[in-house]
Amino acid sequence: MDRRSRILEAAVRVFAEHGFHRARVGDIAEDAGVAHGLLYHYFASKEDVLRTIFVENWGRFLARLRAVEQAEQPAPEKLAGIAKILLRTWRNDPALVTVMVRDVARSPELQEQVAEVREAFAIVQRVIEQGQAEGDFRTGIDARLASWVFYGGLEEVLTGWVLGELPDSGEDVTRAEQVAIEIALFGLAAGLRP
Amino acid sequence: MDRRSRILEAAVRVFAEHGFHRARVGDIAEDAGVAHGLLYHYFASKEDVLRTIFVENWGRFLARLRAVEQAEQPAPEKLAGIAKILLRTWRNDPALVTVMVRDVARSPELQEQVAEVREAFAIVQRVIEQGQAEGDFRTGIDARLASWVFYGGLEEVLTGWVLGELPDSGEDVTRAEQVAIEIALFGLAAGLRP
DNA sequence: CGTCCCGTTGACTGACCGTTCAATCGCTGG
DNA sequence: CCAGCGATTGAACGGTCAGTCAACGGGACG
Repeated sequence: MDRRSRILEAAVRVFAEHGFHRARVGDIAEDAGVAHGLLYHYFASKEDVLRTIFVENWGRFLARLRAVEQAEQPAPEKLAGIAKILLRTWRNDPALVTVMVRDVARSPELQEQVAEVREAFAIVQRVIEQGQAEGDFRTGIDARLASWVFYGGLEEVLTGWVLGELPDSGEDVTRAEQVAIEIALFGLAAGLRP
Repeated sequence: MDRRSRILEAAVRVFAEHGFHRARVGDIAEDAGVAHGLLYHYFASKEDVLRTIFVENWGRFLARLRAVEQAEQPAPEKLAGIAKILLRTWRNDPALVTVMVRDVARSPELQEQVAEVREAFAIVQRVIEQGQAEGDFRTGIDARLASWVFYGGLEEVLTGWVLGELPDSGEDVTRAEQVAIEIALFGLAAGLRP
C-alpha cells in the first residue's frame, strides 16, 4: 500500500470523525504515519484531499450504477439494484459514507464537481424513463423530479445511520432496502387500482 | 426592526452566499450595517448565530407541522400538507432554506440540536402510523423508516433548488409537490392491486 | 564509491479572523 | 441638566493551522 493511498484512507477516517473543517492536516498525517509535509507532495491542499476522496469513490459508484443501467432487466429491478448499491455501502465503509454525506454532498467548496453528481441522477432518471416506456411505471410523472425524490429517500436513510439516529444492523439495512424500494416501486408503478 | 433581528437576517444572507465556514463575522456585520463587535453583544459566538437561526426557524416549522398533525383529516391529506409546507418554504425564503439545507442539516457542530430535528421525524412517523391504523396505508411498512424516506425525498428536492440544479418557478414547485406527494401516497397506500 | 533524484521530514512562518474590551454614545428618568 | 446604563464602536489581540522549504536519506545506476 503506497503512501498516497494511506494518506487518503487516513483522511477519510479523520474527516469522518471530526468533519472536514475541524480536521487538521496534522491529524491526517499522524493517522497515516507520515510527516504532514508529505501531504503536500501528493495533494495541492487539504481541500484537494477531500476532492480526491470524492472523485475516486464517486467514480467507482458511478461505474456500478452504469453496470446496473446497462444490464438487461426491467426498470423496477434496476431501481432496486441501485437502492441496494447505495444502502449497502454503509456496512462496507461507514467512514467513507459519513464523509460523502456530511462533508461532500452539500459543501460549497466542491460545487465544481456537480457534474459528476448530476450523472448519477441522470442514470436514475433514464431508468425511470425506461420503466415508463415499457409500461412498468405510469407516465405523467416527471422522471427528473422523481429521480431526485428517489435518491433523496435513500440518502436520508444513510444520513440516519451516519448520525446514529437509525438502527443499522444487517437486518436493519435489509429492512431499509425493502422499505425504500417498496415505496419507490409502488410510488411509480403503473396500472394500480384501489 | 431591532438590531438583533437585523444581524440574524444578515447572517442568513451571508451564510447562504458563502457557507457558514467561509463567511466572516465582519461580512455579517457589514451586511447588517453595524460594527462587528456588536454581534458579540447579542450572541456568544459565530456558531451561536447559526444555532439561533436554526432554533428559531425550526421552531416555527415544527409548530406548523404540529398544526397539520392535530387537524382532523385523514393521514394522506396530512402528508400532503407537510410536503407543501416544506417545499413552499423555498419560494418564501430561499436564503434561509439554503442555510438550513447546506450548513445546518448535517453540520457536526450542531449535533446537540438533533432532538429538535427528531421531533419533525416523529410527527411524520405518527401521521404514517395513523394512516396505517385507519386503513389508508398498508401495514407492514416500518413507519419510522418510511418517515425518513419521505422527508429525504422532499429535502433532496429543496437541495436541487438550492444548488440550482432543478427549475424552481412557481409551476415547478407545484409540480414537485405533486410528484413527491404522489410517490409517497402511492408508495404507502393500502389496498392497491396491479 | 560517487552522484543523482525522488520521497520524506518537521521546524517555521505568516495570514487570517474570531473574539475581547476600553472608550464613547445617546436615551431615559429624575 | 445630569447621572446612569445599556447599546455600540472598532482597534488590537492572539491562537490556530495550512502551507513552505531547506535539509536529509537511501535506492538506483554507472
